Amino acid sequence: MLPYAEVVSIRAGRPRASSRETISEAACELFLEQGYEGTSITDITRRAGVARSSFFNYFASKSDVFWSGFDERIDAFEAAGARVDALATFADGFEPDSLALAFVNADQMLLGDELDRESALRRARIGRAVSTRLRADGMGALAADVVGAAHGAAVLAAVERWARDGAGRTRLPAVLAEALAVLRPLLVAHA
Amino acid sequence: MLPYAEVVSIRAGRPRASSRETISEAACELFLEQGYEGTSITDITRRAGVARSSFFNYFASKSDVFWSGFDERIDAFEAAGARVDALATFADGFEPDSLALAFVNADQMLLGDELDRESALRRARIGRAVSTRLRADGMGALAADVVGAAHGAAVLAAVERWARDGAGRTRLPAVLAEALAVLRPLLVAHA
DNA sequence: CGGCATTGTTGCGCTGAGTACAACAATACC
DNA sequence: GGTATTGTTGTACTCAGCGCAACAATGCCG
Repeated sequence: MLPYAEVVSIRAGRPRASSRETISEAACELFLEQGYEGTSITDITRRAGVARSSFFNYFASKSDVFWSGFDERIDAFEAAGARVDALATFADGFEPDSLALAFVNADQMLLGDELDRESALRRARIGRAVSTRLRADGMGALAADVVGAAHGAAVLAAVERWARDGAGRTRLPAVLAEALAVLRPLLVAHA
Repeated sequence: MLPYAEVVSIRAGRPRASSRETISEAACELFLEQGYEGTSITDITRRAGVARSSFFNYFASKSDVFWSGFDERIDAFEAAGARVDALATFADGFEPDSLALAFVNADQMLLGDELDRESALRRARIGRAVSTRLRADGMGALAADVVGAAHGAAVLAAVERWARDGAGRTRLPAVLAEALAVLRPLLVAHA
């Protein structure tokens, strides 16, 4: 559950025999070979050489293979107060990872609506966080919901665009800044 | 699959022995009594007096009990071209239904994140439709995604607000108009 | 009246995600 | 060497959703 727990093994019991990376890589390989839906969790753990139960020691769900890193960023953003002008820093230190891989290879992985669905959940999570913050800062509930959701959409649109562009060819912070700039008129009007 | 098929039984084989309403009502009763998660599809069909398989003749999934009516509206909106200025008519003829019931009794139904998740999916669907339309009308992809998502959020925020206000005490078209008005500055700036 | 196509209903078996939990293994610390 | 801690595994389970073949009830047409 704890990120990087295998690195910070100061306090210890039995050391981890397998890593999050091992399972993640096995999963991505299989997704590319057989598609996402066509790959069961049993398939993944077989290739990784661990028991099926172990998968859930590392990931809360199948889709978590893609999203766990992103979700940690949302956690951090929320913990920091979900300030709108902090959203630009959401992109800092973002590395091409399994999520970017998924966006790029969505067709080959037969991801279909899966990415859309999971993206929608994150959009909404960021949107809710921003909305809560905006309401606390005095904005009306309805406007806060709408403006919040728009910011969530900006983040996801930027990440998707950045990933599809090759995750390295363009700089994510720049793309995100562009997406957030679209919303400037909203913040000005509803300040 | 066809809505109101039991009414338009001009062309016929075996007539429907049970109705969508019967199952929907049984489901909502049980959701109120035992919570959403605590109610299995078998529970629902037992109370409705039909076989488990029959549930899926009427609803594509458990959550569909809440959302099937709303989804049909999105279908119609998409079929009509997803024009932004047609969104205001999304609310026309909206009646308090099982979805409104869910919003109002979310606590008692122990809906938890369920409504959030499913709402997010519809937000995204509307957002994608609007975005596609905006791109076709010449808007840049990134801006279209963001502006589209914002409109999706406006619709869902309005419906939720209207439902929670008592679904009848306020007029949905008015609430929706208010939500859409929040986004006016965006359309003006990116026309 | 009697077959026939059509449509709805039911039962059954199955896959696969996700949960719960107890048994067991490997480490650090004392 | 014992003990607490932490990771790993096996097993059993619930439940959503899919597929499908058998069966039932209707209208139609001869």
